[in-house]
Amino acid sequence: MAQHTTAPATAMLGYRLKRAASALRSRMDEGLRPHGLTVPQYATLELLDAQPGLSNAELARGAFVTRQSMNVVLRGLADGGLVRRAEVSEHGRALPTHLTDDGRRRLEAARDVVFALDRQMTAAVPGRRLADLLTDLDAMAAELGR
Amino acid sequence: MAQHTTAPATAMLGYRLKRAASALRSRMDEGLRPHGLTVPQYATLELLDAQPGLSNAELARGAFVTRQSMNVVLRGLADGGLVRRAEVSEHGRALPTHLTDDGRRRLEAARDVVFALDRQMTAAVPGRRLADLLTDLDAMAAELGR
DNA sequence: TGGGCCATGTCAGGAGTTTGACATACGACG
DNA sequence: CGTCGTATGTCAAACTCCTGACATGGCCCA
Repeated sequence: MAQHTTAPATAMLGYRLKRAASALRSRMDEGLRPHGLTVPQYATLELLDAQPGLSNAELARGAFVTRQSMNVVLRGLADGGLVRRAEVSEHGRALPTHLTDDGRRRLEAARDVVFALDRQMTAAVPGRRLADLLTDLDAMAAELGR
Repeated sequence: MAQHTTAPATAMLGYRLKRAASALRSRMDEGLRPHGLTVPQYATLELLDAQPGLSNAELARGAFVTRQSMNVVLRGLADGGLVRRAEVSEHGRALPTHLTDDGRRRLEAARDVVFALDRQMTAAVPGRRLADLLTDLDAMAAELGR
């Protein structure tokens, strides 16, 4: 046997990462429900606000879901009149998507909830360590690849 | 309008957290598939190994899913002969669950893959900052509640 | 003793997400 | 010019997970 008992899985970085992410996800679900938005839908609106004209595949990568899932998300947003997809492709098969005025309004309302959560979460870490924390999270993601 | 443009949502802590967690999840899915385990199933085995006799509800909290989802997970593990649930309750309605020998063997095999991922991810952050990183992740989770 | 309260296990239904597959469109290269 | 490789959009099917709801069992306290 090993001379020292192995650290329990709940002590490992992956578990702690998952716990924090899970807590945030729960709170976002709660906060976004009154706005009629799911987390992927909100993420999509946010991405389109920052980079109008993104394609389905690009949005999927940005929201960390598959192209198929994003296709469903976009269909829902388009049915609700929050986004508008081009019918014809300008380049390749990619169909650029844009926010509608309704979409922008809905995003701004939902943003208050989400940003408040992010501020609350950010406040839990000492300010002097925030930059390092962001750096390390990015390094972890990069190390594990896309 | 605001005098300065607001930071894009992709620059916020929540997004970086999600990206890291999503990357880890993808890699765990890939690594566990050959072992015939899903991430929640693996997490459940790991929890039961550390704390034999946990109930369905306790496992659900530990694996960050609902009781209903954990119920399905346990059913799958029990059908595969990896865990064994008590038929009668010792205290309240809670039904203690234990690993079988097969379950322990399967866990140990899968553990190699998961631990390797955790080590790889951990190696991406400077050793002197690891303790702070864990502290901050825990503080974020605690601040957002359960 | 009895009622209010909370936790647990479970059923039913639906929503979201993924894997697998296929057709189309562009670019690089021989 | 033709072909391979890559990227995109979409369909189909299965799986996973969640919300909502209900019944049961223990605990606290009047």
